[in-house]
Amino acid sequence: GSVSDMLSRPKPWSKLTQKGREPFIRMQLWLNGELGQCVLPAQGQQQGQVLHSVTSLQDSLQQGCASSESTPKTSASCSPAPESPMSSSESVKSLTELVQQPCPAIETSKDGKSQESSEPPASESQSTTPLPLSGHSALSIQELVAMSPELDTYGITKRVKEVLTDNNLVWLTSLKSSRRARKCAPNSALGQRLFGETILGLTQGSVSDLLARPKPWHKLSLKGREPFVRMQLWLNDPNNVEKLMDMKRMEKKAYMKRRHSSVSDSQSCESSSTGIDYSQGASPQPQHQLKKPRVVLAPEEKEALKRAYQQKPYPSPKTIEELATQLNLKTSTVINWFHNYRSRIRRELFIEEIQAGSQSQAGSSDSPSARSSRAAHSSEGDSCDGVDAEGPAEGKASGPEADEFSNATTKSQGGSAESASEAGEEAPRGARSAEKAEPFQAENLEDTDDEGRLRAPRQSSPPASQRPGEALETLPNSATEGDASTSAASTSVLTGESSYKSKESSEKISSVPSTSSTPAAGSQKANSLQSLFGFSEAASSRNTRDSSLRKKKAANLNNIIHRLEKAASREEAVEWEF
DNA sequence: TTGCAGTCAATATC
DNA sequence: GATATTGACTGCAA
Repeated sequence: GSVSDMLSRPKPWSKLTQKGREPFIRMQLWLNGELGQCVLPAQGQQQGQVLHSVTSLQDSLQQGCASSESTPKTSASCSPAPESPMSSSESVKSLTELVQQPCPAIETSKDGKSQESSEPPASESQSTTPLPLSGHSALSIQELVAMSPELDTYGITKRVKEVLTDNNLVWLTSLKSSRRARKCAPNSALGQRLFGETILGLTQGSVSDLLARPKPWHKLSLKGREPFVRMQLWLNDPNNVEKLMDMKRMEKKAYMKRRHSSVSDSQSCESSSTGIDYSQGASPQPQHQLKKPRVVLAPEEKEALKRAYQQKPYPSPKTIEELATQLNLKTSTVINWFHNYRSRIRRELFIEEIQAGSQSQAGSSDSPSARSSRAAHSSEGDSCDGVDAEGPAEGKASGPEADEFSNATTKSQGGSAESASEAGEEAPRGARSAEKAEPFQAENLEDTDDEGRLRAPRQSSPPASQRPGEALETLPNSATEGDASTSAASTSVLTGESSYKSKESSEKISSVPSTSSTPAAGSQKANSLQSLFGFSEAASSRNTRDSSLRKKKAANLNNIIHRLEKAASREEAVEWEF
């Protein structure tokens, strides 16, 4: 509805709000990106407005860049704004450069409002200052994000981690196993907290999550892209590490000062100007009492919830009630748990896809993010059946729902390799890791064909003591679910396709750019061969995460089924026959 | 109302 | 002490 309205009755740029301008910038970028390096569109009124909007922003960007003190003027994007309107391709080029070249930092407060700041926070008192800045015209991060070209989120996080580790700034997961590495970076660790608070305006936990599980660009909302744009800008900053070090020094200094003052002036210390009070604790405050204690679910509770999730990823309120009662939890806790679990499973799957993609694409210049993005692009236009003008037949789609729908649809149609990969991956590895018997098991999935089949080779031995799933057994299980899942999951499982064959083939297929035909057929073939003959090696190397991956995939299948059911209830039945 | 994305912040783990 | 995990929350959209 909004699109129709926008296309038929576009407002002039000047009358658009910040938010209202975003779609036009996106359209312009899309036009430029999708239709190739087209020249300036015909001077139609609407296009002219759009172009004008882009060039206006471009101008402001360049002016801001040109006035930046801290940025070397080496980038073409930092040249003065052109007198004449740029071509659209130039616009995009400059936008790309803006993010990829050293650029002025952006100040944004935590609530998202852009701020003007003339200097990096000189005050040592604030530990949560969002971003260091140099003086330049105000440009909101939202604008920059909206105009940003596609970024390789996985690559960005990888590079951030590299930069931090190279400079002993942070001790990362990859180094966890090495105690020596840990010792190598004593006291110098700035870490995720400082990086997050200083550069991204996020807390440590969020940074950890982002770095460990970056979503592909095309699956991020505008807000979700912000941290990646910030990271990219930070990476482009030649003084990034120094600035962070400075921040750390200042923080340390401030901490020492606070500590000193609290020691010498222990009674009167109210921490009025120091922000976080590290010496707190002796003075009980009413706020502390108001704080709700954090709920920590017991392992058996989690397992019960997982089992319930396996059966119904979207439980009804009644089911939630039952679960909550049975587990002696609050209803909201159960609801939250399901929300979080669904969300995190999706993210895990993104990562799996990306990593599988980068493994199978080793040596390729194509970034995982770019690949998945292409996949999305090709399928976003109702091409989930594999009919794509660009060539690659893909089962992927943009967004979790689209992804799942797409997969399920293609499965139901006996379609792409991606669909086979989803289910096909389960069988052989499920058998391999049967001894690891996950708590959620087929015992409660007997009425769920896909799960039952997927886990058929496994020996389920869940604790018999507590079986909250039993309550769920009485829940109405839709026939559609079973039918759909049978069709969906069994396709590749029953044909006995190698998981890696299907998975990697699908990756390969989805990742082959239509223009670079050279390695396509060959690498596909090689991939298939590799998956056929190199399976055991690959399997053993990935054995450790089989269990969780299997769980996630299976859960995802249920997720798909649920969505299909919902969709089926809205659409004509014939559309959803399997 | 429901589901999701993004995030915080408490807690667990290393 | 740094990082990872995770329950809870907010805001948005359908």
